[in-house]
Amino acid sequence: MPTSIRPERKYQAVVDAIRSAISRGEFAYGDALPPERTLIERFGVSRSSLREAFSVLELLGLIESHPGRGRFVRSPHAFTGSEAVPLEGASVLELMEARRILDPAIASEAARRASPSDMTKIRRVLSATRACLDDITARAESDFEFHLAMAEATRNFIFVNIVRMEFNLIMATHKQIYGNLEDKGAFVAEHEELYEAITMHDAERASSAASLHIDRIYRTLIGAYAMSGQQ
Amino acid sequence: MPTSIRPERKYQAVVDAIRSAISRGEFAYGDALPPERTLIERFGVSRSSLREAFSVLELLGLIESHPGRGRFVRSPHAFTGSEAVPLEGASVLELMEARRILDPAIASEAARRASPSDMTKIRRVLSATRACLDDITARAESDFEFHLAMAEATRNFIFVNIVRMEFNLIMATHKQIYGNLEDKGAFVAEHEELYEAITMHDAERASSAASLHIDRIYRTLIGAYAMSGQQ
DNA sequence: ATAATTGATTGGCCTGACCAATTTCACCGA
DNA sequence: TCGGTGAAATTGGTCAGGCCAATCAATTAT
Repeated sequence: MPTSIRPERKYQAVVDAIRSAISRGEFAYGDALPPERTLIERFGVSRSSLREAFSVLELLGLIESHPGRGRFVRSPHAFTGSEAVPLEGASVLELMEARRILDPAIASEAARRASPSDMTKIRRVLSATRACLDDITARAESDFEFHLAMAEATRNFIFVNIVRMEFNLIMATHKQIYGNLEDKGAFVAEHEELYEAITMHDAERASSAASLHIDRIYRTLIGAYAMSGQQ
Repeated sequence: MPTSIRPERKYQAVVDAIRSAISRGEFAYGDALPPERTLIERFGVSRSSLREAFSVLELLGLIESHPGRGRFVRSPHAFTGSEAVPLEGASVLELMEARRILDPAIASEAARRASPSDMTKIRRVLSATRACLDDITARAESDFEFHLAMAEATRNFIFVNIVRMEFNLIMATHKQIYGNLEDKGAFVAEHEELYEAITMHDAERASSAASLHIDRIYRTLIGAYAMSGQQ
């Protein structure tokens, strides 16, 4: 057995459980969640783990904390025009809307400042991606590494942190997302185009390549959510 | 005694201590820091607090962790052309460089999507700002609230998180930063221009207002660091 | 000489406990 | 009836310690 994948973190399981409880309507919008002590028992985790889960849920914009009162389920505030999107997908689409603005900016900055060693790193990640297109989790991680390498090429740790943040959220629901992204060929081709634009220091081209890449993903997800929301 | 300001968090004190130790040259670039168990004794904090400090320092791009080996001081990778900038200031400037790209994007998105209630909130923050221009800390917090309100107006939690991240880092060194920003009049005027552009849903104008705002700050800081670096 | 094993050191993760700050609310007294 | 007071419930922050996995160096076996 060559690769022992690291087991899921405890808090991540709690995040998933609470997310799905919210989307099942078990916890109503605007209502208070059960207090910490109760949830500790329910999920069988320590308080630290539970609190780490809450910090992620707060980052996701799903809950808000009020000291002395409790934690409350927030109603999501991002709307996509089409209202057939299930609430589960709302925060994913919100993320993708932000990426439509952020990713082109990062890509063009990377094209401007990438050093040769950055490029070889991106290329290495790229060829690793091709090898594991069929495993959803591996593809998600590969995608992460690609965008992370690109962010590192900007030589600005803020962009690195932004990409980390993006994929923190993506990984929380990666099966849902990548399961809906079938066109693996386009996926790799777009990454390759991005890579080429960067090697040629063509900021404009990198920006528009990133734009096309994320636009296609966005439209695909919209379609998938609308489909699943209607039937 | 009316206001008992919350005492500084433990981990923040550790962050400051390690930052200054690095900038004093006590911990050399590329070298390993003392192991966790040693630093616990040195700083007299628990392992949790120490590790929280490390997670911030990692986010700041100042150190990196290698399981089984140790934590290492990273050499900063953002360079500003002028080499007279002290290393302390390098990460601040790196942040500002990112903000030159991010803030206009957030501002224009806010102009597109702000609701009336968002605008009144921004206006309220704005008038609060005018009242406390002389206290450095209050000004920093007011600045934070303004940009946070603007990010909330985008109705996208990613942008909210980005602004939170920006000001997490700014607050860590806010005295250094705002101490160098003398022109309070320009500061308020620029925020007002930003506010007006948003109320008129003029995305272009909001974007360029944000651009001018952060550009001026960036240039001011460059000047200040160059000055202090030379004497 | 080289390969495999072992032990020590390190960071990663989790637990359960303590106290502080805040809010709510029932209770009691004027 | 009104108002204050204090107890209870809640989240926030900190702590000490335990177990695990990764790494590395020394030792041992081949």
